[in-house]
Amino acid sequence: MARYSEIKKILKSHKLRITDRRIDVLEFFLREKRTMSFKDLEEEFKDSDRVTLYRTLNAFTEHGVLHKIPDDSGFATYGLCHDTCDSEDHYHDHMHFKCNECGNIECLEENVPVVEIPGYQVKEANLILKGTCRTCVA
Amino acid sequence: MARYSEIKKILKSHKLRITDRRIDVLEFFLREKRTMSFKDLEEEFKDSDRVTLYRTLNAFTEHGVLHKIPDDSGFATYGLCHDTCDSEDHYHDHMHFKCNECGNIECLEENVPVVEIPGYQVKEANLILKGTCRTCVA
DNA sequence: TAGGTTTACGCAATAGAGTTGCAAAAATGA
DNA sequence: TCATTTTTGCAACTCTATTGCGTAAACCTA
Repeated sequence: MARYSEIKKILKSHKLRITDRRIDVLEFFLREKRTMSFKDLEEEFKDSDRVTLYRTLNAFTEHGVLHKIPDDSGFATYGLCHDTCDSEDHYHDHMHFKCNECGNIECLEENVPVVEIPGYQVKEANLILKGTCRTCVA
Repeated sequence: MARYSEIKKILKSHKLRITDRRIDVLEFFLREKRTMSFKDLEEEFKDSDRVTLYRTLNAFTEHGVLHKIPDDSGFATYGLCHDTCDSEDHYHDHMHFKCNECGNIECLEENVPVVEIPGYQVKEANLILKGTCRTCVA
């Protein structure tokens, strides 16, 4: 598991209190290195309370540890933010790929191409691609 | 209102039965020329049944009349599809702008820049921009 | 490191979006 | 017009997520 001191540092730098639950959840994200639906987390933390899990995810999202990935399925999915996010500056230009076969959502490394619209202030950009992922194509 | 014959033609070409509800809803979208949340529609069609409204929107979405705009708020928003969409071929590369001030979602005319990922089949692309819209900036 | 303050946790209850089943009504096609 | 298929409207329900509140844990300061 990612070193306890490291996880603690991440929580502190995002102005979050250090609790057992938060350590567990953050460690899980760091270890799995993939996006996670609420279901995934509920399954991993069976013994934990659902409400606490929701509150943990909300706190992480508000403080720039995780980002919520918009999805028309109505199931929230979460991914780790870039290192540059913190509780004040929480800018996203993530690109995500959702596989229609397996349902997994991946964070892609590339940034979203910059789009300028006259008269508008663009603060955040989310590109969601859908189709069939590498694993399911094969 | 958009001519009855025109609305009828649109429904027919998308293989949808012509009913009073569908005519009303489609006419509303054509007249307003903007995206609409379920709430907007519920308000416009107060006397109508919620379930029917949901089913109408689902039918329109499945047959390529409307597209559902993913949004992390958990509130579905719908917009008219391009003319090229039909019940078989329902490809989207819409670009949307959501204003953090007024909450409105606009469909932008430009298409999403094409993104290729080696090993993946990309079938749909949704770019969601967030910030402050022209009206709220002023 | 003790004591006071703030924040998180866990439980129960609640809110709200969206769906399902079913019988009656309407649309379609011959 | 008649038979078939689809839609509508009502009630009940499912499921995700939130709120209230008392207790427990974390934090801060002296």
